[in-house]
Amino acid sequence: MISQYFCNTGLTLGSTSLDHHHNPDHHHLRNRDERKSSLRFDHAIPSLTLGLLSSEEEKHQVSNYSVLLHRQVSHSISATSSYSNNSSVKRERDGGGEEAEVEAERERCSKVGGDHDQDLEEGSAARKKLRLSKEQSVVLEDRFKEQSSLNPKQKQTLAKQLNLQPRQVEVWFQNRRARTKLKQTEVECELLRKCCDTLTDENKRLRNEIQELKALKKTVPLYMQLPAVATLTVCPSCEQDGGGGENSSKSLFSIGAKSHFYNSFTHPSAAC
DNA sequence: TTGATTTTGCTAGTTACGTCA
DNA sequence: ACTGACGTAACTAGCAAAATC
Repeated sequence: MISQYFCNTGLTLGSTSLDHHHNPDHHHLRNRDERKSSLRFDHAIPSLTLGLLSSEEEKHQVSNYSVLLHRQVSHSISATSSYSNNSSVKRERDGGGEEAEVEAERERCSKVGGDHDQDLEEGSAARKKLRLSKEQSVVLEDRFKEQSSLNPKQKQTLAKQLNLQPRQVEVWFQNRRARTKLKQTEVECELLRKCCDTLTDENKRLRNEIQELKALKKTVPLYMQLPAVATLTVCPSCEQDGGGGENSSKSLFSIGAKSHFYNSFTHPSAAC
């Protein structure tokens, strides 16, 4: 797992960028942000900057460090059932404003910077997972029933209401949508399976019918077969667009050429 | 105006934690 | 106490569209 983070090139190494890593809102922008972070975080406190990294090894070391830090912070935060220390939301366009962000950044810097050694020690621990309270789940569920997707403002508001980070709300909605889709797929799959079974049965029945008719045709003269055939009806749609004149539609063999027999006792969709 | 780049939101797939039988 | 299954929070990679340069 950690090895995945090693691809970090150390571009996100200012104090700001440490936040960038431990902020759950930024995790999936890592690669993209790396391309531009040297510009974006020019104002960062220059404790560690890209310019200081002369070798790949150094970049790896610091990158790894930031990952550990990220994990430690996530850990400590989730352990309190709230991500209250982790409030920067850069992905949220309308989420707070620059000043608040800088302020939050400062706060984080002071907290994160306080105990690096310990961070490194504990940061190696696996991530902890917050369990949403029943009340939070209920509110989220209710909201999901209303709308399965939130805009940034709504996300922010809901997060505030639930004392969660917007990212957590976002993730919850993402997972919830995925679960809904999965369930729906399962239902559709079951429906298709039943439909398939029905069609298989119908196919089997029709094949038997054909066999019987063939056998009948061999043993009985044509004129005597007609009453038996008359018990079959033609599929309405075939009857409509089957073409041919009145004479042809009444012919046993011309029906067979353009239409198929339709058993009204079975599911119509199975045949059409 | 157009093409390149960046930002944002999303999905699909995966990982890992907590719970329960 | 241990364990495997399960639900789900959190994560990653990648895509598409919109915004910006």
